[in-house]
Amino acid sequence: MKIGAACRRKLAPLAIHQLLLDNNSYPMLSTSEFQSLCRKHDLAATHQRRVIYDTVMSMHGHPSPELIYDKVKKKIPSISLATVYKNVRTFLESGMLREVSMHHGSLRVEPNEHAHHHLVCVRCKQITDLDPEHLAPVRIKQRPRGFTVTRIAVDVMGVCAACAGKPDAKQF
Amino acid sequence: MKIGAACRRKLAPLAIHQLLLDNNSYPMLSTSEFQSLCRKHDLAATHQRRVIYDTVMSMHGHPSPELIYDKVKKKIPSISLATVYKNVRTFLESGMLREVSMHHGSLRVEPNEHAHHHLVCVRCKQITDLDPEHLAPVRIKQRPRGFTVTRIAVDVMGVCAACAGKPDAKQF
DNA sequence: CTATGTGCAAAATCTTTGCTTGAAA
DNA sequence: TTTCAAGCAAAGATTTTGCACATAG
Repeated sequence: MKIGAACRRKLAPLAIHQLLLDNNSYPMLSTSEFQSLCRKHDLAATHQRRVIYDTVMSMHGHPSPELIYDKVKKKIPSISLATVYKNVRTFLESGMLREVSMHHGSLRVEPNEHAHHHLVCVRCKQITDLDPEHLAPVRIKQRPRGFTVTRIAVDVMGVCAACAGKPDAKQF
Repeated sequence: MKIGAACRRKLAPLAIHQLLLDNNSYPMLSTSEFQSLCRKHDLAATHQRRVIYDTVMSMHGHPSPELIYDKVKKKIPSISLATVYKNVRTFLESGMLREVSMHHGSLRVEPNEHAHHHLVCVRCKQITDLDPEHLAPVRIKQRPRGFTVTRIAVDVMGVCAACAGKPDAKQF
C-alpha cells in the first residue's frame, strides 16, 4: 500500500493515539473567560467557537480539521465541516491557534542536497535556504527513546523584507 | 484577499523568483550517469524522468509539482501533470529527491502554546512534541538581512519505534 | 518479449465560497 | 436591529488512480 493521502488519513487517528505526550494540560476556560478572549481578538463568542476551541485545546497531538470535526460533532451533532474549517482558519488568523507547518498547502520538492535550513515567511509562505553558517549547530542533548534520528530541519520563521513593506496583510 | 490555496498558487512563482539563493549549482548529469542513478534506485530511465529530474535539480527555491510541470512542459509539451506527480512521488520514495515538509498533506493545528519542537516520523508522518530539554538551544549567529524572526521551529526527523518494527515500509 | 511508464480522464481528498437563515452584540 | 456566524451545497485546488498504449531493459 502506498503512503498517500488516503493512507495518511486512516493512520492519523490511530497513530496520534499511540504515543501521546501529556504535556498539554489545558485548563478549560469559563464562559466569561472565553468571551473576553474572543473580544480581545474581535470575534463573536458563539457556542460553536467555544466548543471547537475547547476541543482543540484539550486534544493531544496535532489534529487535522477532519479530526477536530469528528470530536466536535459528538457535542454538536448539527455542526458542519465547513464551520470547523472556517473557525480553525479564523483562530489561526487571529493568533488564538497556531499551525504546525507553514507549508502544508502543496508538496514542495527540495533540490538542495547540502545540509541547510530554511527561512520561512509566515505571510507569503516563501521558503528561502539558510546558510548553516547563520545558525549555531543544533545538537540533541538527550536521544528520544526508540526514535532513530536521520535528519534535523530548522525553520526560522518570521516576516520577509518584501512582506514587511505591506502593512495590510494579517500576521499569522 | 485571503491567503488561501488559490492565492498561494499565484504568489509562489513570483515569490520564489524574488529572493533566490545561488547555492544549488547542479552539474547536469550525462545520459549514462542518469541511467546508472536510475539503475541504483530500480527505476527505468525514461526521457520524461530525465527531464523532470534535471528540471527540479536546476530549479532554485522549493518548487511544487505544478511549477515543475510548467517548466517541463516547455521541453516536452505532450507531458501530463499526472506523470509529473507520479515521478515526483517515485523520486521521493526512492530517495532521489526530498520533501521540504513531511506534513503538507493537510492542515495540522498546534494546541501546545509552550515553546517546544517536534519529533517527526518520516514513515507514518506522526508528529510528537519534543521537550526543549532534549535539544541544545537553537541560536542564530548572523541575523538574515531584512528578515524579522518571530519563532524557530525544529523538526527532528527519523523513524519512530512503531515503524522501526515494520521492515516492509519504504524509507523516505 | 515483458515489465514498467506515460497520458488521459475520472475520482478522491482537502479546503474554500456563496448564500440563506440564525444568533450575538 | 444591525452585524457577524452557521449550515448547506457547490465549486476549487491538489493529488491519486485505472486503463489503454508506448517504451525500456
